[in-house]
Amino acid sequence: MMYESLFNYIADYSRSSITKDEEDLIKNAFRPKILRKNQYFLQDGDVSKYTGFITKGAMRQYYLNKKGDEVIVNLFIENYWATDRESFFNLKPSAYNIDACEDTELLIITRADLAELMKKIPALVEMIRVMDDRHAIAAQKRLASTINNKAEDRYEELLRSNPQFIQRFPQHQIASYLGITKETLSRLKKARK
Amino acid sequence: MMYESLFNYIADYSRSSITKDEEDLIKNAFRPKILRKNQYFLQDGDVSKYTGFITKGAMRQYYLNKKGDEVIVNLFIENYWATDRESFFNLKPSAYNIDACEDTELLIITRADLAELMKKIPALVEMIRVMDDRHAIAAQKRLASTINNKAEDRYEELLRSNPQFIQRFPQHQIASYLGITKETLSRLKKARK
DNA sequence: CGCGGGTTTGATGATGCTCAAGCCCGGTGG
DNA sequence: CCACCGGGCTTGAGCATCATCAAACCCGCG
Repeated sequence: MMYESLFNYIADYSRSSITKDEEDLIKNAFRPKILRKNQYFLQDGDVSKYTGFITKGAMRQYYLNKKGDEVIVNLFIENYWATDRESFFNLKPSAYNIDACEDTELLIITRADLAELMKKIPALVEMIRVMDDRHAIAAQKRLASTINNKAEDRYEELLRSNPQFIQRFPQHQIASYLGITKETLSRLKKARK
Repeated sequence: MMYESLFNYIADYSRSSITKDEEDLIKNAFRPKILRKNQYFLQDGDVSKYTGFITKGAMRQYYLNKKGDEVIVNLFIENYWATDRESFFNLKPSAYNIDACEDTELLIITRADLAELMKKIPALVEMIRVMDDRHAIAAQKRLASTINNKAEDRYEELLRSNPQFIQRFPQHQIASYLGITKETLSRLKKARK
């Protein structure tokens, strides 16, 4: 069932296994949430009360720029955490929207409940440390890549690092995520090979 | 003396004060390191054994791209931590160089010693959590800004967020940090006002 | 005085954006 | 079953932004 993938994720990231008791604690603290395609998980202006672990589906995080078009900052699929970190930790209104690109299943928890749980389950603390670490490294790389590589290189990179994304998200969303227009991505794919 | 600024930093980030005993533990664990201008703190290929808290001076983190020119990924001044995170946490060779842009004073500590210290000083754990949090948020914003704004906007943004940088680093390094060429930055400054 | 790093200026070209139009295709209702 | 609609993708022409390369300039310092 859906908690299994969360248990596996924790074990993987914390490099330690969790006990049956801990599993029960987790089941009590995280609750399932189902979102239909196109349904919001977080809306611009609301506080990101929950962080959600995706067990099935796909989501995107975006904001509207001054011209009013969507700028996608993150794409999420199974085994990703969906939240606006700034809003979630500081409990302040978010500038982002997060919605479901497919029918999606999540396990959600509030900041307070997560803090409680971390006191009881050391593996969770370690998991978050490792996540933060990898996240920081990935962010550094994505930034460097955005600055130094041209559109085509970044697309190739995404093909290598996240081929699933290309399958599951429409091309204009991939383009936005890469920081280019849909027209450029279209031409670029044509030019390859 | 130099430890004061580290104590203040910890108190600030952990939103709690530290005891005299904890201060002593910190003094024993972190040791001072002096770097002359242009001296390396970390060289490409070496493991980033230490993380360093800067009490005085300025540093930069960069790598060499295929064409062989320096690409600056981070600039550091007082109250910043200098390290290659990926190398420091995983103890693997770094792809980056970090060197001093001025005569610089640091307080350095190894990963193992830091881990020990964190077991004894809860405020350190909290400090790191808050640092990671702010870091992730800042990285998100810097990425969004790089993707969506043009060179001039990004320069203005830096002027607002880190005016000290503009004073202390030569213009061609600022340009590299912003992801533009020195020529573009030069022209852009001329065009403003 | 002259060297050298940093900065500026100019000319040219590549990359990717904008706007507008057309196309493809799956779904819906007549 | 077909016609139409709409979303997503493609194509084209023109343009803005920025990189590149080369040369000159500026200024502090030996």
